[in-house]
Amino acid sequence: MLIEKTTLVSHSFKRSALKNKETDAESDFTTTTSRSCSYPLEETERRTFKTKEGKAITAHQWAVYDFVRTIPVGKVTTYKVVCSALGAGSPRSVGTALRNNPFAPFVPCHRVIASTGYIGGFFGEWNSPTNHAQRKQVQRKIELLNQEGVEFTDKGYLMGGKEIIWQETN
DNA sequence: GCCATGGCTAGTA
DNA sequence: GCCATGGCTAGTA
Repeated sequence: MLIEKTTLVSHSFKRSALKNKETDAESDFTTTTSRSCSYPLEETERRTFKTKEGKAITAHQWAVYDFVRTIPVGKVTTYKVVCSALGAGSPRSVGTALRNNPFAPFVPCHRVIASTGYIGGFFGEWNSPTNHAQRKQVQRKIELLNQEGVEFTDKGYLMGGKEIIWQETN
């Protein structure tokens, strides 16, 4: 079989969050979470893969997803670590790949933060560290990480030591 | 091809 | 400054 079949475990989202009017991205995310997801591993499958918007995924994006998949629960990594580990791309190209991640949360893009320890962005939203106005998606990213035991300050910075930053390739 | 656009970062101040 | 994408031409066939 060319495809790794994976049934995603439903996260226990807070009812209050689900009750609120959901943005498109949010409802997509929720739907994806409760469904099973096929993550193609074979080159041929990957070349023909189309997102539900009909878009293809580039080789670089697949490489980013493969790496991000290996980040364990309870850890995070940074955009910089990802591109260094790949030996290609830039922190920005990693961010671009992740904002379009069609495999969330199987590919746990919420576990990638800025190298300063700042929470960074989520599905196209970005909180400025200098003016930390909470955006809804980013709030959600923090909630997801909290559920995994990773905590952030009220200014949006990672709490705890460097050991929380995942560096390995598996 | 060209050019603008980012979920960034290193290096100043 | 970085560099992969994506939208758009221009130029070929």
